[in-house]
Amino acid sequence: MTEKFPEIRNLALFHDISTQSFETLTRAAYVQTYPPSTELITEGDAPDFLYVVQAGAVELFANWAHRETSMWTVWPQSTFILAATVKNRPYLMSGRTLCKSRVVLLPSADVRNVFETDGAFAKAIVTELANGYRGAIKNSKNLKLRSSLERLANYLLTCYRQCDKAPRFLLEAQKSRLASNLGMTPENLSRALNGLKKYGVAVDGQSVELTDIKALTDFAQPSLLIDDDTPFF
Amino acid sequence: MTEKFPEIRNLALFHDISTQSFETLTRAAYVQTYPPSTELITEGDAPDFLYVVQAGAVELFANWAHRETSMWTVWPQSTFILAATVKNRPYLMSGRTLCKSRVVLLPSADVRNVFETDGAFAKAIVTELANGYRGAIKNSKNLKLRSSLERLANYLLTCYRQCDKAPRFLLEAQKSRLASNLGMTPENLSRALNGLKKYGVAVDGQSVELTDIKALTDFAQPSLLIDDDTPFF
DNA sequence: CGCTATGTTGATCCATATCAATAAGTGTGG
DNA sequence: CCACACTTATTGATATGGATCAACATAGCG
Repeated sequence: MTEKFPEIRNLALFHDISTQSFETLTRAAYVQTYPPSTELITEGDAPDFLYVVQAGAVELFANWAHRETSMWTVWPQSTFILAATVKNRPYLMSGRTLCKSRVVLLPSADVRNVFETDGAFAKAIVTELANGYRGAIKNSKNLKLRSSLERLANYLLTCYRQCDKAPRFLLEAQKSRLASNLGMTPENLSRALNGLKKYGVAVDGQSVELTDIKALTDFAQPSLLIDDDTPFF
Repeated sequence: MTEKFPEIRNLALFHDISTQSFETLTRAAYVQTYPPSTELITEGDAPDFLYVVQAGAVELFANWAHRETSMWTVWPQSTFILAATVKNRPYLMSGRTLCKSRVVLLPSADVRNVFETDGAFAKAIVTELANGYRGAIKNSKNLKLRSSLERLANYLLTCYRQCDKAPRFLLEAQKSRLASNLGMTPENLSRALNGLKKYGVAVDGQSVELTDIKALTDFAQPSLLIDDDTPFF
């Protein structure tokens, strides 16, 4: 039979599960397209759905005491808030669309059911969670061990590596959001970009050019044990 | 037959797995008692073992560029570095005994084998990883959204809740390590404890007394979405 | 007892936040 | 096509949280 949602069938999370499991998961699922700046989930809410971003982008952020910080951005063909879903615990982060986005919503009760019955699904979830967990640890290390200038330098080098080492690339997002992701203010980001000029960082609008990778690398001291394979964006 | 390691059999991670799986896991496992300040694992190393702390305590910490930060402490009847083990990726943290400690070492290859074949084990791993993941997210929020004074105040309130709301309790560990866990220097912790006097925090050595829970709570604004059920220690 | 660890206090410095003003886009409607 | 508003980024001035360096105190401990 033809399965619904063939696009997400190929995600690592769903690739190896049985047809029946996939059927169960997607039976009550639906696809929705949201305009920009739509809040999809709010921290503290019960996890009604597991989300899969198919197109667009979703920013995960958190609030406390009238402060807000951006945690990271989910790009297409990734899920988010898997941990809350399987544990059936409140979301720890809120999520809003950055641009018009198409999203699949899978009822979390179904996710937990299939998780209980389909070993392949449990295994895929382990992989996904372990990756996320390690990413979160790396993020804490980044925050605790580095200054904001060092975090920025390493972020730029991560982008550089992501672009197949092209010395020129575009910043993926608004600078204010980048600043929040890196744990600094927009003003500080602006000054920090200037401060990296001496290591061959030239910025013009969204465009970044790294003219002295060696100098920047010497300064940034990137580490496989901190710098994620994927940047925030 | 009598199983080896009956103590760890009751851990959530091993409780529901088959006898055969448990046998496989523990066949090549061994128990070791280490003196204080022994480095058990070093970040960057391949994950040869999954560790279970049976007695004592193990501090997980991380280094970068000659800096060091304490991430958290593992207390008895818990495992550590599960994510590295199942993903077969390098440890992201180092671990050292804080005091004389008894530790079980389970060869990670066996852990991954059983994970592949025993669905109950995969499910238990999911629970463990999801908890750890959410804890790490909370940690990042704590660091990014709060000042060091606020982190300390919330830490004290977490201890208070852990002690069944006894207004008097002992700090679990060396203050310098507490400071590192909270992302601050020992000097700053010392001053911060003084700064909390006005909210009824009285410290004498390791002993803490909270004389005005309401004032401290008003200041700290604890949140279920940040403050873990378990403190670092 | 000293000796060494650990914690405290004081003085100072620095990174980063905050507040305020300006500039540079970006889109809208006339 | 331009004027205008509105958002976002930059720059400057200043404030402050927290780090650093140094001296001293205290507490375990051999």
